[in-house]
Amino acid sequence: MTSSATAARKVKSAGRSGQRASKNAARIRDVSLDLFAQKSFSAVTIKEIGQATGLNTAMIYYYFDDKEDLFRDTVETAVQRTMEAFEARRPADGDPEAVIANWLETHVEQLELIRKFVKISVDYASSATRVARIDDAIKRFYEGEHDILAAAMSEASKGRFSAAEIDRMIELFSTYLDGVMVRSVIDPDFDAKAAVHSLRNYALGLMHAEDLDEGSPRLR
Amino acid sequence: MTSSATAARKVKSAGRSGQRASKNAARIRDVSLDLFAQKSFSAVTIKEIGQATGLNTAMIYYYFDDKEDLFRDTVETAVQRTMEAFEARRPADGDPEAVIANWLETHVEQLELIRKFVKISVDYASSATRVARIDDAIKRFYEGEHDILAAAMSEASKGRFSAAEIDRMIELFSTYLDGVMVRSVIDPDFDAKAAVHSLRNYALGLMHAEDLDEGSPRLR
DNA sequence: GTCTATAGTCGGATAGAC
DNA sequence: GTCTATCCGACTATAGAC
Repeated sequence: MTSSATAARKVKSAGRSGQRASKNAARIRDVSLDLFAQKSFSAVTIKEIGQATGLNTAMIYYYFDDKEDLFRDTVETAVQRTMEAFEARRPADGDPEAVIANWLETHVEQLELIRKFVKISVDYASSATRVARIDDAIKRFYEGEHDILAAAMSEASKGRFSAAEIDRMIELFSTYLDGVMVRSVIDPDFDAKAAVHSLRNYALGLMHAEDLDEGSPRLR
Repeated sequence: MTSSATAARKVKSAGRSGQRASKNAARIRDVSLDLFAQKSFSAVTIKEIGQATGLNTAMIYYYFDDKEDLFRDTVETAVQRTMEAFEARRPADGDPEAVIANWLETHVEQLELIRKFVKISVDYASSATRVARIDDAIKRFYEGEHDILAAAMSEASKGRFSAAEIDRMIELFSTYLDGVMVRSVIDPDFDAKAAVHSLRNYALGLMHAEDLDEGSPRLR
């Protein structure tokens, strides 16, 4: 990963929107997401991506500047798809509890996708190179999660919880969800769906609690 | 990572015990743990390890068969050190709540070490190659955690919780702890210590709960 | 847009002198 | 035990024909 911040796109396919996406580019994107999630940046070879897509290796350089550019595109794609999946199943009415449940159900429905995203984020975070657009994409995911949940929890609890309390609860949920994702990477037998549902029940139960100091055991 | 299950040790340094450890081997081990935790198996180069240890690259092959052998040794070392750290602070008397608190405090005290272990496990789990001794080491960690907590929780709750209920609680704790570790990899500002302490309070509170069906929100 | 061929580089691993 | 020199393979990336 060489850091050339000024990597001008070689060809069309207009950034992250605009998507004149030549079907081939889409194939490369899909395959890259799978491979980068499975095997770490340096373990994935361009030849491998070529084989998996059925495209000549040179074609990859036709659509992307270099391996890093492709990696960046992959991360951005993963975040975008997750948020789209959430929006696609967002209920029409504004029921805040439904919004919370929806975010968690998105994790069940898009388990594969989010697992890939978390896995790639871990790899990237512990690599030496920083790429602004990748940092932004990762931030977009976690801040998106925060904003969705904060708005819903604030509305659902109608002032019973302070903003600070809500922030702490969200950090907790978010941490647990990350745990679910890694754990299902490490242990194939792990029941991620059940783990997310536990959290959903807990979260919805919390929304009905009078306040956070009832004395019964609670994460905080 | 080529899989040669029958990799006979080239030189002495007797497995994982016996430790006639030639100081150099120890240096290599330490540096490797850092690097493999930072950079994924294939991103770490032997030359890099040489530079970081101040040893000639050929020396690494004097002490270890090949890169994979060194990696395996690294994982085994991490697990062993974690368990040793836990045992070192284990209280003399058999108070079960102190045992639970001790396991969690070990995570605070040895945050770096366990974070490295989890990071390496994630990398390894999602690589193609399986190495029996690495699988065993990872299993040893999670089963060790399970056994420590199961015994303590069983004793602390004196039959109020069934074995199945205890297993579910442990899976939950364990998942959350994994979440804490990844999150502190992804986000350097994450307060891992506070997150572990939240869990400790929650866990000890649970041990004092009459049963698991009090109606108040609880993860299960 | 697609493919072949290849330049250029780097990393793992060993042989063998000291 | 330690170091130099080096072989071999693999990978990124490009030039250029079609």
